[in-house]
Amino acid sequence: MLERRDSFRPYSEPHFAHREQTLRAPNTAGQNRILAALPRQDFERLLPYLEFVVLPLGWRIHGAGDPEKYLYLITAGIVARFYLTEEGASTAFALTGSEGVIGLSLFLDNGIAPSHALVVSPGYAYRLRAPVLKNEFKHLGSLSHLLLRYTQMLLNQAQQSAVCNRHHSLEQQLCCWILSCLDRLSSNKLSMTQELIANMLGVRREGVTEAAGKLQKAGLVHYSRGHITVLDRTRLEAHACECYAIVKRAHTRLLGLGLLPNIYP
Amino acid sequence: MLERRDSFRPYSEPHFAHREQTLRAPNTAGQNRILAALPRQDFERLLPYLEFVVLPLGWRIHGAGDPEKYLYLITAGIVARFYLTEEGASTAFALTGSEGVIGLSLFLDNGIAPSHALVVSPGYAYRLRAPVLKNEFKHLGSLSHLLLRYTQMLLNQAQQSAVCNRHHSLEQQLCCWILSCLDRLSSNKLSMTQELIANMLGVRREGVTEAAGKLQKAGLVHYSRGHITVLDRTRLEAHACECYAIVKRAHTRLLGLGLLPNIYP
DNA sequence: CTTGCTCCGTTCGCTAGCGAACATAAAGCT
DNA sequence: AGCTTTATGTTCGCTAGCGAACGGAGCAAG
Repeated sequence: MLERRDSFRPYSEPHFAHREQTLRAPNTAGQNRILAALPRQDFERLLPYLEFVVLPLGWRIHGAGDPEKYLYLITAGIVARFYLTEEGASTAFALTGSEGVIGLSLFLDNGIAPSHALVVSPGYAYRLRAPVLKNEFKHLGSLSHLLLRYTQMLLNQAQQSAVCNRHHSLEQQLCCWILSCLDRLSSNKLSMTQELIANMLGVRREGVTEAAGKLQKAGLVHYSRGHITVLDRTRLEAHACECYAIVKRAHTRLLGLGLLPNIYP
Repeated sequence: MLERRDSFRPYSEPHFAHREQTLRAPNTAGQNRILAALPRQDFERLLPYLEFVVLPLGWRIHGAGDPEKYLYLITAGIVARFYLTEEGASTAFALTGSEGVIGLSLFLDNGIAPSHALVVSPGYAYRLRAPVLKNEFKHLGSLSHLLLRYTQMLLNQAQQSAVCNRHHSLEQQLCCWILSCLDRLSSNKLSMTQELIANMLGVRREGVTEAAGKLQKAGLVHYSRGHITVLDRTRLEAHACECYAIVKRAHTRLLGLGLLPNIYP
């Protein structure tokens, strides 16, 4: 239960360095490994746009769903990316230090953060305003933009998978799996043995048998030698964990009516 | 133990459609949602390069570490992305159907697949040769290329996190966490309460206390009110699961001597 | 030096899922 | 029809990690 704990000491506002610091310490931007890997001329071109920022312990750079306004190029400290379940249980799925950046959604997608980012060890960063960054990607064609957007989707799925594996029951995950497959099949049947599902979920086959048995007794599905028929989709969705709905929502956004609203300026 | 099970019915070779099929069914490429979302002129520009492929059940499109030669734009069926532990336990972390593609590493990174991709429900795809795809990204600057490469890294971390959460013990994960933080701190000490670590790992604080106690008794670390000192890094690495080494290896490749060998042709 | 707070240690009962072993039944082959 | 293979059902003991509750120790500020 993350909300109740205040061990994160959240700050509402970051601590910004004075302008003097910006001017005095421009070379330290090279402590970020990505900036350091740039050819000199690219680095110098970006230099005027880099804004020095302090990353205090416990600062939440962004929450899930927040709009991102900057690309943060970390020079020191550690930022954890994590996500929460409905119950408030949390799971980090990646760490970022001076080798990386925060703010990928600015060029992958519409600039809405897909996860939370928390400073777990204090440090510093140089940040770049969103428009400056987007300018770097302006020459991409429509296919490239769509592929980047899909990359964001995949990242969403992977992070959700990490959270789900940690906190949700086998039965919930089975519902999730069945529904996710169903969405891609335009049918209410899928051909898939329990053994295969067990391998994909990373659990024992017996566990799947048991969970599938429960679903069958409850009248949600019918199982027969590698053929699952979904009988009551609504109740199956109710049995699934929120992961299904979260990922699906992101998918419909990806491909929905509001297609490409932000990445084509 | 994935290797022993043959429920995947792996095929060594994909089934290719005859050229007639390629010519007869070009419109069905639009069943892929990404191709369908393209402006007409972009779609028509790509059409000559699209090659129709059958995705038979059980075909492993790529294994982890394989070079990718094509971007597969799925039009029907389901592909699961998964990864294995050293012991052979598997975990899928994402599904891809007609809304997506397989082969992101072609433009994100050096074209080496970071995970396994298995056809879990048969279908079809249109595929694009790697050079054609890379051509779409040729106008990107060096910063953009590095950011895409970092995106790949993040995806690696997220997928590893999903596997780790499923299969590895709390103690292993704690070692992993400590080592990952250490790498980003240039010191053998880190300031981090057990409560914070517990939240980030998605486990109980008591569990961290117990695991940390074991590590302390074994003389690997010293713990004191939010300050961890690593005493024997080598043995700590031996206690950690492989996830640490895998992610670290990918990182050093990202930033190592062989910097940008493939994405700058 | 004492009060309050934060952080760590420990305990006990409980449950989900594991591992292994075996039973059954449908599908397919000859 | 009979045999083999494959897929599902069932059982039993076991363990890691959960939930809740409490105890204690270091640190800081007055």
